[in-house]
Amino acid sequence: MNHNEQLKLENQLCFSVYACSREITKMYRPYLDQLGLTYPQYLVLLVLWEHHETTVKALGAELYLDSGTLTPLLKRMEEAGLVKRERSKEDERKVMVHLTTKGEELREEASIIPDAMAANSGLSKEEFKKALTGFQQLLDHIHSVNEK
Amino acid sequence: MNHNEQLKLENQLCFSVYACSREITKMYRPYLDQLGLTYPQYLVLLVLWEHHETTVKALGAELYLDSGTLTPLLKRMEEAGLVKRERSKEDERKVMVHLTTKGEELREEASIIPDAMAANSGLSKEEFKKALTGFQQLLDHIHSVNEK
DNA sequence: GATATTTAAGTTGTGCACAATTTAATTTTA
DNA sequence: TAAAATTAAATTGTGCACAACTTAAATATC
Repeated sequence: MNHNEQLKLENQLCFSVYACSREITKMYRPYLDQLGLTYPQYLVLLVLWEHHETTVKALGAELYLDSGTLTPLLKRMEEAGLVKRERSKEDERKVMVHLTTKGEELREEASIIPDAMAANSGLSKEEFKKALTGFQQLLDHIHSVNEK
Repeated sequence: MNHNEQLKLENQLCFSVYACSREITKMYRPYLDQLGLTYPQYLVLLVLWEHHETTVKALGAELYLDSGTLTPLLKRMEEAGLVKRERSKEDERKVMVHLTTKGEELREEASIIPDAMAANSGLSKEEFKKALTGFQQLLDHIHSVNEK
């Protein structure tokens, strides 16, 4: 591929991933609107439904987000009564984040989302799994390149 | 997969795409910083390097963005001397966007980016092409689902 | 040919992302 | 153990994204 072809939008992997990510988020929106959640807030809940309690730091490591993004986001979620934030007694640099009853209960309502989204994606179970694995590998690789 | 497994972060295709998109953008950043561009601004230039002149509407159709995003973005690019915006004489609802000499000249400097990024991605030529095709199909599909 | 509808861009307001900096607590090391 | 370095969150400022709305021009319909 020559330089001219390489600079065409249609040949950019970066763009197809970027556009795909935003279209996927749009696909979630009607479902998340019903729960009063944004997409990043939903991701935070996915982590908390699994671990129940975590720190801002650990949450950031899972979601590839920093405190600059998470602090205001978690404040909004606390405002909405979904999570509780409190300074750790053992290490006062850390802030513990855990679910409230309301946040815990949303799990039940959210449980239908994955099936609905998988169906909307138009991918078979095998394609879905293959795409997931491919992405996680690419993510790992690029993340390690970026760390350097 | 049961509901419990389905709600784990590690099984979300949406998350791996979302995180991948942001990590890819980070990979571009040092290169784009040198050109004084943000990632979406780079995408606008990719379109303009190909078409030279377009409208806000057409640009939005290519990039899946609306005027709410593009108008301020294009104003910043105009401020930076990269593009020129002017109302169409034939149809005064439309705003034509075209490159300035400076915007045109950036193409040369940007021409090294695709090779550098492809190398950083760690994908072979075949893997890259396969991933690109897979994504474009997924993007098309989800976009058409979202339209309804 | 006047009125209604549609279209294109811009505006307003909210919520991420993220770089850069600040503050405060903990750990290291001299 | 006092000083230096590191760590965790929070803060500040900029730039997207996008929903909802406004404005103005063009097209359709009556």
